[in-house]
Amino acid sequence: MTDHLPFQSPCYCAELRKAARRVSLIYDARLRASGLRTSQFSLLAEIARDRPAPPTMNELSNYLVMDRSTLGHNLRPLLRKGLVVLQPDANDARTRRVLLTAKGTVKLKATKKLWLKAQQEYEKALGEGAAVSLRNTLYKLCSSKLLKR
Amino acid sequence: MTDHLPFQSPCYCAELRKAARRVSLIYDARLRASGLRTSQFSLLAEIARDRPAPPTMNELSNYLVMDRSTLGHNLRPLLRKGLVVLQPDANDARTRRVLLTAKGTVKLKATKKLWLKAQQEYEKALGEGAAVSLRNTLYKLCSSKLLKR
DNA sequence: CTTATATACGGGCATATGCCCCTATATATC
DNA sequence: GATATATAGGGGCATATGCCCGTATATAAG
Repeated sequence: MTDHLPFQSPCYCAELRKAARRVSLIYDARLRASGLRTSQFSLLAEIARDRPAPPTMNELSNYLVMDRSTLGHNLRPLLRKGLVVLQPDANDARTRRVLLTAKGTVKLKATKKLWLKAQQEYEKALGEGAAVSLRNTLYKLCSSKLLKR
Repeated sequence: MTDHLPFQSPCYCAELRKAARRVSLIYDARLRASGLRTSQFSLLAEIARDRPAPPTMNELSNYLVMDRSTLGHNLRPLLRKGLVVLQPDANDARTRRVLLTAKGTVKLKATKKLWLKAQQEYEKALGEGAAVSLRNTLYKLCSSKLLKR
């Protein structure tokens, strides 16, 4: 009855944030059984991604388009749960590398099944072509030099 | 040197959140002089939008695709700054309507100038056509019934 | 070698986001 | 009118996000 459609704001940023909130709800709901939120799942997945060496915090924050201190905060629950560990770098005492534990690897793998359901649900709502196309556009947006400062 | 491009995650949600973080940085930077963040500016703008009656908190949260309690939290700094006030509804004692104060109206108007610069910067980076097209896609995403639960 | 500068990260702060549960009020059922 | 159900919001909690500033370490300049 009093169910209101969201108004399309002229602000590009506002629409982006609204969409992020909406979509995060879906993914968080589907991941709930795992005890991980979307953000935590993405973080684990990025840490686990194939690389020559485990990522430093600085590298991770760049890959994730995330402030370094935000990354630090977001790692805390994962550290507490024993899913990741920090390891001082051998060559640079300032640097800490982030590693998945065995427990973290297992949790990540198990949660991927739930994540896939969310992905499929999203794809179904938008159509696969549109979904992939939107993801590409968003990636370009993140990489755009013009938007960096 | 160690400047890393973000990796395109297969996760639609992760890319959406990354883009939201990146773009929010730009808008927040441009709005900084106003003392408002993007989120607060959007909130004020939504409150000020032309409507038959000032919005209730419930309505506002629907328009903004935002949890009711999130809206409550986000209103707090604006209340403290005297930019908005809550007004009990005459017909329903449960309901509170959100109104801009005179101070809020002035602040909103002044901040729109800064916001416009951010908009233009964003448009320049993406191209106006692509920017508008993306915004339309994101709006559809928010409105999609399939994604609601 | 000493000093200046740059980089990596943490601590403290404020806001942003959403969940669960609770209370108050309104509406529907009987 | 009494009771059941639905709705509007708030309180408390945990995480998410980024800023500023400080400390430790590394690298560059002299």
